[in-house]
Amino acid sequence: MRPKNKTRELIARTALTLFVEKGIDGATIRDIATAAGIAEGALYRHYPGKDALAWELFISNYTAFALELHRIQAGQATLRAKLDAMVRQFCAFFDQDPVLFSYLLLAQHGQLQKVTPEMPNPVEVVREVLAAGMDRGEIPAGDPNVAAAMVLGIVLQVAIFKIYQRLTQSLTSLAEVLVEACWRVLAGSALITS
Amino acid sequence: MRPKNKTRELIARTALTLFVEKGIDGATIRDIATAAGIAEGALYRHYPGKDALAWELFISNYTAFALELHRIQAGQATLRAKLDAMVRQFCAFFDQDPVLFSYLLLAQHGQLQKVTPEMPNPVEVVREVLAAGMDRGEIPAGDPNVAAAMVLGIVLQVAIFKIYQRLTQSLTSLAEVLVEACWRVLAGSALITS
DNA sequence: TAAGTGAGTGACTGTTCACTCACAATATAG
DNA sequence: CTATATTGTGAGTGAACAGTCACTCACTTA
Repeated sequence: MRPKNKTRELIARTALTLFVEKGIDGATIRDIATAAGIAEGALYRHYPGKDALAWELFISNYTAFALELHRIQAGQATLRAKLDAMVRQFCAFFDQDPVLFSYLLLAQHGQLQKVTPEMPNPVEVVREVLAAGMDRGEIPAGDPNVAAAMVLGIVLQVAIFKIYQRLTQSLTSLAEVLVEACWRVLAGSALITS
Repeated sequence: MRPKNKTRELIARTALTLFVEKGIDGATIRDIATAAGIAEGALYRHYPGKDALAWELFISNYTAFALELHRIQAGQATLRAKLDAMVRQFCAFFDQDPVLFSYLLLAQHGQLQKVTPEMPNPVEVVREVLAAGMDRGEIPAGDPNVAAAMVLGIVLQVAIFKIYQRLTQSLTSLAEVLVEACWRVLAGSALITS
């Protein structure tokens, strides 16, 4: 018989891998239990259910992150300043915890709504900020959903670069690069120049 | 009673929206039928099943596209030349059919394997090309899955820009921009410079 | 008017899922 | 060593799913 905490960690690691690989809906409890080498019932000794497992893996660690994004959104700053603050927030958390990448990926794929309908979703927070900026004429009007997907996409893209270990700059300069990239695209100029 | 073709088109349009929104697994037949304002059974008068519906929406139109990617992959050219040819292929199809974007999104999320286990998948084709390039020392070694996600990500990113109507250049120059972006990142230099 | 057609219906099927529970195996305390 | 508590097991359960089928009915044809 394994110690309680060891099994719990085993489940968490296995579930994280499978959730990222197959999505939260795609990975079944049986998949996770089999991959971890335990019976289904054993999983329920450690987690009350699948949603709670996903919640602990993806959400609980990011409550502070999501609330900070929400705080920035609710402020009186210009869109440019908000974007700057938000992207720096993303970068600070990427540095602390690589799992944030998986969290944002699943958020972008709309997989977190069921798990946390009440929490501020990063995708929605960014969309709100951009929609407000459009209303105030700070950026050209357009579909806020598409604009939000674009901004999150750039952030995630650079996170992938980081995983690929091709970017060696400090995260401070990375944040500046991201802000500049988001802003240039939103302001109407091309992002990538050859 | 609606004419047969009208209903079929109605189902196709509704299903496409829901598949992109919720994923192929996430959108149920009942969802689609309800959203289209018909009964479940009526759907099966027009399509033999859910997989066949997804196949027609996402795959059948892209057989030529996927086979062309596969042909480029199997050739003897350098990685640089293959990347160039592939990205131009993506751009040519983005121009022809905006649904390609949804198709690639679902491919990236691993939702097409069940529908077409036998077809060459764009994500896998790109991964194979990059893995071969790593083996031959044309680019730095790394996880081919991450590298493929990165390249596809850049392509999709520019497709989003296009949707957002911030890029007005012709697709020919867009292709050049994409090739350059993919190549610079893979070769080890930063993509975005401020 | 009468007979034929086929799109549309919704209760039904078997399957898969998350989750439960009676029980077994093992650890720990007295 | 025995008694109790804790952890692990996997068959069982109901809900939700994709897919089926006997039937309806608006419409066409004779």
